[in-house]
Amino acid sequence: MTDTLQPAFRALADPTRRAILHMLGQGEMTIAQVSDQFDMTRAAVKKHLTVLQEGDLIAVRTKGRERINTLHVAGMKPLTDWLNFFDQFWDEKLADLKTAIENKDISND
Amino acid sequence: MTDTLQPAFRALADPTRRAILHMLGQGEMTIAQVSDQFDMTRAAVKKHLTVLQEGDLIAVRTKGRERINTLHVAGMKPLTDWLNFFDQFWDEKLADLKTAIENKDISND
DNA sequence: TTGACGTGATACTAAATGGTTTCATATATA
DNA sequence: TATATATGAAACCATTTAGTATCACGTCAA
Repeated sequence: MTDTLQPAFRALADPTRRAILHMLGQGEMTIAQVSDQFDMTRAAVKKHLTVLQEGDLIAVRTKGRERINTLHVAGMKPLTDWLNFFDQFWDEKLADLKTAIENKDISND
Repeated sequence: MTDTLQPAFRALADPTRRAILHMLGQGEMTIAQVSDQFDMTRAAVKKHLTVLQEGDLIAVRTKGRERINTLHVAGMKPLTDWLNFFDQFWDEKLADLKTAIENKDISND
């Protein structure tokens, strides 16, 4: 069982990359446009974009000499799914209460 | 603006730690019990537990010489919140379609 | 065609990360 | 009390990571 969501979780572990995702929410951007927003070299930003791509969180297409990065929302679903698994543990006592209520057997058949 | 959810995202970036969280869903465990499940030293597992605690994803209480680790579901909320922000980008075209439909003005007043 | 521009790619560095081993300390238990 | 158990903590190591600088390459425009 290869951990298929490892690249995505890894991608989110860096604040710069999370910021990039937020930016791409505003619309697609070239590498140069993204790196204009950060106090680091374009090469560093490009590495971050590569990691985001590996995590399937952004889509990249080439347009002439430009490389356009787009938010890939679908790639986040595995992450939310993984997190939502833990919803069942949201206050076990509350769940017990719910069970108790259901067991009151209102019998609406 | 300090990145308050950095420790949590960092904690999730390691597969061992994600596995530990799943285990703790089954119930609370001591450090020894957790490390029994992995092919690494207890010291290594303890480090992972520390990172999880820093991410506010587990709660720890001491019982005699034992240290009991519990899943802390509440700590995951900031993460799901962050991810849910991107729900608004789920297929922009679909949103456009929705707008178009609404603009048909079915006028049910 | 000649630059200028946007990017790709490599080599390098410092720091963080995930692991180990070893030893100390506190708590049960015989 | 003596011993086994559960953990804490520090020193160490290899690898990964996030950043840099540098140079090569394709594309656009004058």
